[in-house]
Amino acid sequence: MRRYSCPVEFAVDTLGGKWAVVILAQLKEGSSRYGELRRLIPGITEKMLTQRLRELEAAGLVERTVESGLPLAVSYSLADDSLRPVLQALYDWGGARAAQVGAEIEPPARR
Amino acid sequence: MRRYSCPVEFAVDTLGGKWAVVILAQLKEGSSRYGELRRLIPGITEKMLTQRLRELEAAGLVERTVESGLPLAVSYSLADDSLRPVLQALYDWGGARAAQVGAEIEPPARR
DNA sequence: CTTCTCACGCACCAGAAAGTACGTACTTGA
DNA sequence: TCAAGTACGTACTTTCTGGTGCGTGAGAAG
Repeated sequence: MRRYSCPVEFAVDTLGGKWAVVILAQLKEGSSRYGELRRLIPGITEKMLTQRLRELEAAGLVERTVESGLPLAVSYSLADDSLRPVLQALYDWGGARAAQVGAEIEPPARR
Repeated sequence: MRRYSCPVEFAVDTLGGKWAVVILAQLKEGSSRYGELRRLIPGITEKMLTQRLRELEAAGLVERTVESGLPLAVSYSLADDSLRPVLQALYDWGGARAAQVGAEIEPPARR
């Protein structure tokens, strides 16, 4: 895709596949470390997590910070607040819709 | 996917692939006929358009109405206003982001 | 001395999503 | 009579996302 016919098409394209949005949604709650994200998003593989994080970082949507020291501590956070309303809207709609349809949503414990 | 760990994951899953959201975004402007959608979303194939519309209809997100008469006139519209804020947020963010990044967005003429 | 965690990287493969191409049944306009 | 529009359907192929599994190197814990 190079030329877009509508902003939404562009948005969908830059946000990418199913995992990117989920990762961003977690990061809107505050910055998280790699392993923390893994726990918060059960079902995602390490490969996908790393891959998406790299892409989101390259796109400038996510900020990666290494707190040097051993063992390594790497945190990720939203690079741009402008995404917040989008993620919030999705979150709200998803919640309401899940309730209507009767889908099970069980967030893992945030430790 | 059967069980979700967060509403956003659920939302992404029900909204599905890249085209569904674009179609919905067009429908938020008002109801459109099949051929109209085709013009409004250049790049989509007829197969994809039909397929997505069927799915969105089955999910209860889109309403299909046949105005009988020949030739056929079928219109589609949003079945639920609750999606509007989501689509609007995406639209706004996409627009702002495109401006920042310098992406070209050329909406086709609405006739 | 082995195992565990942290934060990844790489190679390979399967399945799903999307694209290509063509057909249908009817009607209007040139 | 022929093309074109309306609203699809179907078969086949390609692309591409995502999953599996294995390796890394350093320190901490048993």
